[in-house]
Amino acid sequence: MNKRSQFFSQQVVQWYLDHGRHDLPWRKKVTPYRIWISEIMLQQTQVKTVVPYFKNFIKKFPSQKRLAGASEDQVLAAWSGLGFYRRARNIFATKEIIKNNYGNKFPNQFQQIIELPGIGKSTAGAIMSLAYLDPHPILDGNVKRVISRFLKKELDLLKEAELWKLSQEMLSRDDCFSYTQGIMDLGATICTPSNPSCDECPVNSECLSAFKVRSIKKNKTVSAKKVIVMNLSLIQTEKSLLLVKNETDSIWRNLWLPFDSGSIKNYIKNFKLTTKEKIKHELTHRRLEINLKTYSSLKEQEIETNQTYKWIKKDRIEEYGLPKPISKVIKEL
DNA sequence: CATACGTGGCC
DNA sequence: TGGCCAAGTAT
Repeated sequence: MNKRSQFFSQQVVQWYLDHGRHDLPWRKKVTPYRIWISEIMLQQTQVKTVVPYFKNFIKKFPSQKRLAGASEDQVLAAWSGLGFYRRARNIFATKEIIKNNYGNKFPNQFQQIIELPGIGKSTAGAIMSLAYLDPHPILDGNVKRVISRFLKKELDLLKEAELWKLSQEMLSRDDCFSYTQGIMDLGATICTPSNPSCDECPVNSECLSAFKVRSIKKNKTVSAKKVIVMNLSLIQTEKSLLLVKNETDSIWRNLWLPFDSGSIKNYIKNFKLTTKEKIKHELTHRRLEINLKTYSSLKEQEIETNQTYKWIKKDRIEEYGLPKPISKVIKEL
């Protein structure tokens, strides 16, 4: 085992140095702050999707100090369209902790880092290895797949604790930065879930699955998607939009949405109905159907409600966090 | 331990 | 087309 893991880590490091994606923006300039933001963005999200969001976020908030004064709305606005918005709320919460407890300097101890909201064992490990060059294992989809294939283990039979142990054993102590980046690049570009490019793989000669890779996923029982129906009314004047902050503890929490049609029905007579449409939006576990009515109003009418609402100037809409289907509709107005 | 949480891409 | 998957975490 020792020899195999040594071979594996050495090969991965060398492959990263020769063939890794060194041009990714969070690799060109490395700081704990940039590693943190990139690692959060990359949770369950592909590199290609993250790159433009990372560049935009860093442009708006170049450093820990420059993020310190941001509002949660501003952070959510920078996250608009990226999904899993809890990550953005956790970035806001974490930067508040770093401002109050760490003098706006990202902590450098594993135990401190893992206690920050939105940072679990794998992200904390990645930050330690990448930002502080202190070897800590990670365990994401890439590592699970690459290592279990290399050792020809049935992924579904491996328990989480065993996978962590394997990840720890394989980890290069000499160059944890290149190793950690390398195993993720390897999983994303060579040892892909389907149709892996085994002939380009640096550990091919010792891989127990090489040339006979097959899906090692068992069929999971998938329950039918629940359909969630939302009835929303988008009210606009010539220059502004009436939006309400979604403070329910569910999807799109703290993002801005059109009013629920029911909660604004007493005012509808003041507005002129312009369009009706049904928007279908597929999520992993849900199927959303948004019945959207669009109304025009002559003035920015005050609404009696205990919800947080705002008439938002159309030219300042980018300062607010909006879910994808809503920002799409607004762009097309 | 199963489920919620977004969105885009692939086959 | 619909299901699966992607640098996971929180509950």
